[in-house]
Amino acid sequence: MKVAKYSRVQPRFQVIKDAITQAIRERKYLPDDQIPTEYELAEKFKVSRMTANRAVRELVGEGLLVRHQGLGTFVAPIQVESPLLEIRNIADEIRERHNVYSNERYKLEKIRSNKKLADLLGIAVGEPVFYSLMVHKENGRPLQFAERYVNASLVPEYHRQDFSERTPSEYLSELFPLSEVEHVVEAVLPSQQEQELLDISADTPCLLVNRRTWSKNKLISYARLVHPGDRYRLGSRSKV
Amino acid sequence: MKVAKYSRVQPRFQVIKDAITQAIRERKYLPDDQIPTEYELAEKFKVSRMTANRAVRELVGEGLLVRHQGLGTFVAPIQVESPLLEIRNIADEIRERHNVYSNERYKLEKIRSNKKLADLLGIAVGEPVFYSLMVHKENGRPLQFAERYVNASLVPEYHRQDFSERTPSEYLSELFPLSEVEHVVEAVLPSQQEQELLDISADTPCLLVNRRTWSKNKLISYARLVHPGDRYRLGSRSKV
DNA sequence: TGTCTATAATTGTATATACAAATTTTGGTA
DNA sequence: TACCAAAATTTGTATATACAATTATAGACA
Repeated sequence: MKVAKYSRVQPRFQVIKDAITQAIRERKYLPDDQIPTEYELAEKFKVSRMTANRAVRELVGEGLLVRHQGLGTFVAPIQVESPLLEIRNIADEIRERHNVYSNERYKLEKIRSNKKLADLLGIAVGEPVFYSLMVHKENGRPLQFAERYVNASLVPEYHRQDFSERTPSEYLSELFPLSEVEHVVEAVLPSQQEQELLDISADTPCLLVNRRTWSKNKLISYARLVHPGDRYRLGSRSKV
Repeated sequence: MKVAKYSRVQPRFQVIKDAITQAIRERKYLPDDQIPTEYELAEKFKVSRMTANRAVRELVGEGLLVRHQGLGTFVAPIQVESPLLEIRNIADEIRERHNVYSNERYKLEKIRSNKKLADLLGIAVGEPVFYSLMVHKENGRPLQFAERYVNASLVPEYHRQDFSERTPSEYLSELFPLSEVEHVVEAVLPSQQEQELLDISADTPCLLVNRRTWSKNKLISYARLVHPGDRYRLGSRSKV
């Protein structure tokens, strides 16, 4: 039998990956903490920068770290993504229940994206974005607080729309056939504004649905949808 | 504003990834087909072998290709996909994040169904049901409060299980291949018991996932899963 | 024919080097 | 002070090179 001249127990980049992973597990690095730069890792582990780069790049691919060019590498914020449900347009949903759909528009303006918004919409900081705030009602009762941010360069006419007949998502889906959608669901307590517009108390838990939609690989919009937990549930049933 | 001297529309390795991905989507390469070697890709796309290597390596990481040293690179065999809804158990999910999974069992007993339970499980009132209460932890931190009700006449050995190695859902899915699953998600405030076992305060909003599973039209179990809203989110992203 | 061996083909890992791009910091100037 | 430009820092990509490890194959030989 042929025997290896020598055998590394593990690839060197794997040693670095394991060390970082373990440090995160042991809470030596907390979410959002910055970890050493590639040059520092290379020096510490006596490898070339490219090897350190590979270790970090793979951990990014596995969702453990995030990187920002020019800034550094950070432990990924707490994130749990267990694929789940399908969620539909609120107006359709209400009408399907044979109830009366209505809405109220509170804001519709052009703003400039900050860092967080730029990340969510995949655009540069300072790029123009349309912001709308509406409340959707079932039989006159608030059911959804809907903030929406739309890439203004892709949908220049967004702010000219009325939205009393057609909801923003209906308008957008006509212009841009939906090709991909992402949902992230959280449980939160409502802000002051949300309490008022949804007519709920401060201690009413709410479902927060973060929805992003793509059309042919273009990220069109990000919506932040808040539902009173005592009036709304999300459901799905499917064959496997 | 500073303008780039030049800007590659896309990294070169991405071009290769896209080309391979597209060829697979268009069925030009079928599952288990061999694809060009790194040297061939390098030549075809006019890049160095390392760049081709990166493209292929990333596609392996994404599950699209498999490689065998000395042999070559092949389109991954057909993989089971459930695009709409993936049933994940919490243990797999945690391990996939490179974290430590553990659990604690608090109860495992046989009870008789009341009206509500009988409805949920599709059985008669008074029928025997197994009830288990566990807390699942990520790195020692409680992440899921899990109550489960199981049709005792279908799973008579449920209460004899240990569940420290294998979670209830892992045990059940071995006995009864999953054919259908229902999820209903709500936002709630935690009960006294949930507060204690999850180590959260009374005003921490929680995600409540109600999950029912069927196997060949038999309703096997109903699970009530409570997650601290500040530690857990549900996500899905899918092509339409 | 059967078996062993050397070789070829292919992927796996590691390094040094170079330049590009994004972000923050620093410092100068009005 | 406010603003702008340059520099420093850090990540992102690309290349050429080298050697290791795995597998199949061709050829030698008994």
